Amino acid sequence: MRDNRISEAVISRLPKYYRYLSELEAKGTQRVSSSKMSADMGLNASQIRRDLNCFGGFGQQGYGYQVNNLKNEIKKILGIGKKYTAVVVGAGNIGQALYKYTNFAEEGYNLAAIFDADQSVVDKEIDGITVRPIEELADFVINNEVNLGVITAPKRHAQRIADELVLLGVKGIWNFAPVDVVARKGVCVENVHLSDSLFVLSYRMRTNGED
Amino acid sequence: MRDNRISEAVISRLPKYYRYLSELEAKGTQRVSSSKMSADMGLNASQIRRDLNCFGGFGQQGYGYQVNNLKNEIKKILGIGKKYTAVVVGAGNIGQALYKYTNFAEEGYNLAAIFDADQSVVDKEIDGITVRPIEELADFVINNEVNLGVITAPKRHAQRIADELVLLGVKGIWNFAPVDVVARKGVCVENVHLSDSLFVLSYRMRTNGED
DNA sequence: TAGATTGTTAATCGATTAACAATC
DNA sequence: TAGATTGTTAATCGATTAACAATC
Repeated sequence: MRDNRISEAVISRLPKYYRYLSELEAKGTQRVSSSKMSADMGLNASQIRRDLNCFGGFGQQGYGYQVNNLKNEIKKILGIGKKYTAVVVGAGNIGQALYKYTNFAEEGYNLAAIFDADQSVVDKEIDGITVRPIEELADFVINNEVNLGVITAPKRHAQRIADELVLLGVKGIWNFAPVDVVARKGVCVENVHLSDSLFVLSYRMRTNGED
Repeated sequence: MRDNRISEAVISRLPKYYRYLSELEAKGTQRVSSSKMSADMGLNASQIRRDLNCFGGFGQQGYGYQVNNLKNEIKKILGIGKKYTAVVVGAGNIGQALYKYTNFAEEGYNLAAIFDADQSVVDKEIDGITVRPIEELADFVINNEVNLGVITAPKRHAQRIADELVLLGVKGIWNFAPVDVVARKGVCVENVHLSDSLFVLSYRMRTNGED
């Protein structure tokens, strides 16, 4: 049943399914129907069945979906649990926060080191690990088979850092600088723009009700 | 020209226009056409003109758009520059990072205080300001006319905190806990799921090229 | 005026939803 | 078997893109 092209819209809903099913699993729920999911998640039941069928027929007519099984299928689809080795470039507020955040490690995303160009933060201890000088980035990426780069540096350096990381062989860039970083075909980029989401919130607060 | 209902898709592109126009303005560029914007931003020129026309006729035939003027219009539309007073609830990694991040303050979003329920972090200094005990939240929100709540607490507390903030009168919730917080009509919610974006990245890295 | 580029309508495309036959 | 619910096709809806008349 695997379609050859999955739309962005479908992909962006997968993490939400994964979160929901993890909750159900934690509660010990065995089975779930698309109509139950629909009611709980506020998505159309047809859409849920259609989304899931992009990747395979995980359900059973007259029964629904096995919670644990479906969760694990989506986990596999998303590539969660595969081992990723990442570096964080930029030891500012967000960089440090992500680096210290342990939930990612639990899902298999190992943030192995954090780098900065600013000598005044280099060698500063964060949770027992030291901020490394940017000069060591290349060696570290190569020696540790790093495949994922997290960019938390200032905007003006973001693209240059991305280019270097790509050159060093990383296959994914998770960028937090407020600029759309680009990379050559074959390297995946996710731009996370926190302020964009704040602006959308502020738009809604301003226009609430009317408009 | 103001349409009565602006789609989510259009709204989500506004911050990107704002970022782009700010760059142009910083470079001293006076005017820009939709085709130039299209080339630079990777969006269709028709779409850009249509998006902008949801809010008014900002351009001029044969000329294009005045960069500075258009930027300011979008700024107004997004409600940037209005004064918002926010509290951060949850002084973990992400909470501290957002609280310390000064860019928001520059745009008019004043993160006035940070709270936590955990006694071991309360009274800890962060950039000269102290983490306040959660017990003081209600008084602070009321006395300082806080209209925006930032939730960076653990998942299991997120909805309860949101409910309390709403009860105290905030008009917007910016939630970073990995759960979709809901609020009554009239209160706006933006759920930022960092791990969702990491999962989408990891999906792309896994399926790159094929699928 | 001629050239350029918007604002806007019409055409296309894709995503969502409804409906239902298949089947557990 | 009867009831429930999926998988999937068909219908609808909305968003994107193309085209072009309006106009600076």
